[in-house]
Amino acid sequence: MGTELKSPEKPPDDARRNRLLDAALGVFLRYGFRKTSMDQVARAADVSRQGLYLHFATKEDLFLATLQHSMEVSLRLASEGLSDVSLPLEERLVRGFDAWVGRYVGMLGADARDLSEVLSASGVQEVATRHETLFLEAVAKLLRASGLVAAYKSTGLTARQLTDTLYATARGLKYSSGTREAFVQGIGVAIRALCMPLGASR
Amino acid sequence: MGTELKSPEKPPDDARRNRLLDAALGVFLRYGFRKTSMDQVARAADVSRQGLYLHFATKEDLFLATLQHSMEVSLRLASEGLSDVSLPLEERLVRGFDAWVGRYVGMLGADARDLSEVLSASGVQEVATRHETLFLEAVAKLLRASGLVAAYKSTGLTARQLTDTLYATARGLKYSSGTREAFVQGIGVAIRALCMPLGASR
DNA sequence: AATTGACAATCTGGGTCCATCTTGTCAAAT
DNA sequence: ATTTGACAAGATGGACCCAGATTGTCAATT
Repeated sequence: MGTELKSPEKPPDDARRNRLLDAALGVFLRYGFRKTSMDQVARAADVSRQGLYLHFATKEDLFLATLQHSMEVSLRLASEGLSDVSLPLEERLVRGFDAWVGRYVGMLGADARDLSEVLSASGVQEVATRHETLFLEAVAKLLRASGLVAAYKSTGLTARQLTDTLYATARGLKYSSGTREAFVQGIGVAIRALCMPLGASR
Repeated sequence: MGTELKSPEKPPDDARRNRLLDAALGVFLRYGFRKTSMDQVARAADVSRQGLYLHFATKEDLFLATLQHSMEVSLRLASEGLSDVSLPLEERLVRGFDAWVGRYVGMLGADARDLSEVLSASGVQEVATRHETLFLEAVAKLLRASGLVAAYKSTGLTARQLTDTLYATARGLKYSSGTREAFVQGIGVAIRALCMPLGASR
């Protein structure tokens, strides 16, 4: 019976927490886990170093929370893009893959190779693959619902196979694209090619 | 007017040289440039260490010759696959990409990251991109000749765009496929999807 | 032509020492 | 709730040395 309204999914004190996590993401992706210091993150988030410890007990805690938060944001953005019925199919797919993969293009530094090690040394790895599965299933679902899979019926290819192919393309573009714009460009071409059987309307 | 026949492109003493280069390729890809010793390569090629110096002045010479040879072999195999008119289009494309990309899946070790550094620090880098261009143009040419580009006419996509998309897919599969077989499987799916507009004829 | 044995010059990896940075915690102040 | 200042314990990185590996070359041998 308080006077405040609380969103059950998002406690209000998450505003600051999210700011910290967003700042941390950029630093971690650029410099990796070891070469990133709490002081560096604190300055990026414009808080004191001790302010970080007020929310995260250790550096590893901060890191894992950062990745988890990043994945949740990516999945949410991707889902929103994929399910935006006001957009044509191609655009929905582009936004989905841009949110899930393109977001990180150009953000990874050379020292960021230890991220996956720290990640796999914790239980968050499973969260990552679970979110990945959710994203891929959302894409496959959209491909089915849009009638695209039916259009590929003569090939016998499943929605999951088409999805995996598109995902492989996205991963390939991620490593060869210098900028996010180039990635969007590339995945857009791939998606247009894939969606051609539905007719190049407009 | 000797009694021997000489292929003008392949001097006969290349037999031994090629054996050395093939052996060297496997070692270099697995252990990288620095962590690979001439002794290691010599043992892999079943020759003495000094036997290597009889053909290659320095370790770097051997390395660059190895990469150049490897690219030439890949390009030759890929060209043979792409131009094999006895095969259906899909199979020709699969063989092309398998020769150009799949051949190396699973062969790269964790220490092989310094290969690109040494490569870019020499003039061979240009050879690599030139061969890559030749491969991609061969693919694009096949896509045009097969009528596939025409089938995509309504999308406005060019042969080069379709080719680049397929190449991005291949690169994505390269990093996620543990084995060459898995790669061939994946690129086969992608190619079947791409070739669908020509009809899933047998 | 290729091999073995041997060689000096050089490179590499391990080890130690030590100064510096970083982490995680605390009390006092706003 | 957050900040500043401060702190000990521990991690990190650079300088240095040294043993062993590696490179590139040679002469003698098949």
